[in-house]
Amino acid sequence: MPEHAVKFPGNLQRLNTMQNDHKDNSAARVVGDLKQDILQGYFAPGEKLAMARLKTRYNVGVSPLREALSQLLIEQLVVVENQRGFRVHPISKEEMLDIYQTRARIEALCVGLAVDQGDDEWEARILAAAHKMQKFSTSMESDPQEWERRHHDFHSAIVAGCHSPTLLGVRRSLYEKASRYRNLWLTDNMQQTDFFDANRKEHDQLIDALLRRDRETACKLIEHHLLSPSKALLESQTIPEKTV
Amino acid sequence: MPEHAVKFPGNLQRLNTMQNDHKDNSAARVVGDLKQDILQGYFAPGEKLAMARLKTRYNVGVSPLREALSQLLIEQLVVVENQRGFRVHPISKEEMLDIYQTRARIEALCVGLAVDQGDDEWEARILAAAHKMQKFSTSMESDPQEWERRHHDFHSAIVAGCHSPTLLGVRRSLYEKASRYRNLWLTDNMQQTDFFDANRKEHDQLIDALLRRDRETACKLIEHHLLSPSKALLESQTIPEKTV
DNA sequence: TTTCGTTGAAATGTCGACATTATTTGCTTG
DNA sequence: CAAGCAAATAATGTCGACATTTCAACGAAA
Repeated sequence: MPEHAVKFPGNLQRLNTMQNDHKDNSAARVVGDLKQDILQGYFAPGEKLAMARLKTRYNVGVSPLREALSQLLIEQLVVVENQRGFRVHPISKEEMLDIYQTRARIEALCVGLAVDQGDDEWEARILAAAHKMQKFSTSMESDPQEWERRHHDFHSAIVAGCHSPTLLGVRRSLYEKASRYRNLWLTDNMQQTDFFDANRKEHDQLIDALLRRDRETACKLIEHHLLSPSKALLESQTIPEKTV
Repeated sequence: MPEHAVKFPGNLQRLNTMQNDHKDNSAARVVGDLKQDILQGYFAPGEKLAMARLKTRYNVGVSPLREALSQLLIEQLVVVENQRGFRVHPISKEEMLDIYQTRARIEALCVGLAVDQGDDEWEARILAAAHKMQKFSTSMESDPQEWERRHHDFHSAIVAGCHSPTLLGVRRSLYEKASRYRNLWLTDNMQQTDFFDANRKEHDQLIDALLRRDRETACKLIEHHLLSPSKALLESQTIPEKTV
């Protein structure tokens, strides 16, 4: 009943969820849904995840729930206290900065490798993804979910060129952790036309560097590109300095 | 009853396990023990993890077991098949190379940051750890477990200088994944005096570069240092080329 | 009167037993 | 010998017993 409005975009997890609906066990489905709810802020950072509430929300028993929570525990999206149940992993500017900086460095690593290893197919996919993102830049405010999806696809197309599943797995994990903060920022202030203009310019520069195989410049650009939201987030009043 | 001999060293997980024995829930204890058993090869790659067997081995019911397995699922140490239970994550030279290369790059990233940010305390801890490792180099064959521990402490002391919990978490995860292969290699051929001589020389060079704050050299050295085991592992007969 | 500590009851999490469902094995029959 | 059906085997999910925590009410001391 207390169905909070799901405010903002997320990632492509929803797609997985859809697939999981019929196959797999119910724990896997809950993992996807619960992850969504945490990343998008339905459950606030630090909030208690009472079993009774989760049970009604996802229509499952405690066993699948505990399995799902156990997985999110490793991904550091929830924390568990001795016998006091689960809570959403708390947030802090300290952790936010660490995640964003690490993510920027990892992404730069991916981009560097991709520049060295990427082939024609790689270039083609980047341009295709960039085009789809470009086409949607006007409808950004009407459907932020779809825009975020295309934006994500664009960056994924770039790093895919590194051909390292392990490294890409690390990257995905960091992206998810960061998306909690990003969604928080989007709820804070949505109308950021100037920001998105700068964003688009950076994309153009990045594509240029990639196609020129200018590794140095590409890495610098992507690192700056991923770091800029963290600067805005530092001003946020809703994020505590350190973990409470 | 079928108590296989625990063959080889591992990491510091055992310490955690000890602490967890009295506090925490039983799932947390099983996670530590089961991880040990997988990393050290008690359970072979690809082997089926039958609930009945695990139940008797760890003296717990199925609920904590499923929780533990769920966590190792995210860490990619086990895999789950639709309704057919869990297996140990299979190994392959392909994955081995990917893990080792990624790990080397991440470690180089940590070292680079540590060189920039490390202070006197950092230098002191490195020298202390190096000394303890040095002192044990003769007893290496008698107690490989303890030697591995000191070796690990040494490298940990170096990367600790980067002061990034997130990045260090990524590093630890990759270290654990790699240790499965490393243990496999150690069982294959234990007497590798020449290898360890080269190893020690690399350590000395590394320390020298670190104290000189020669970032470039330190990163190159550590990357090469972590990559060399993978070259030996490529020759192994026991690891399949690709996942079966 | 207010504040702090204690105690008891209610709530919540943990874990194992049982039931359900899916898969595999083995036997029978064409 | 192959195909299909039946029994077993094994994993998944629900439920309930037990243990721990939380909260509130009560009482004593300042």
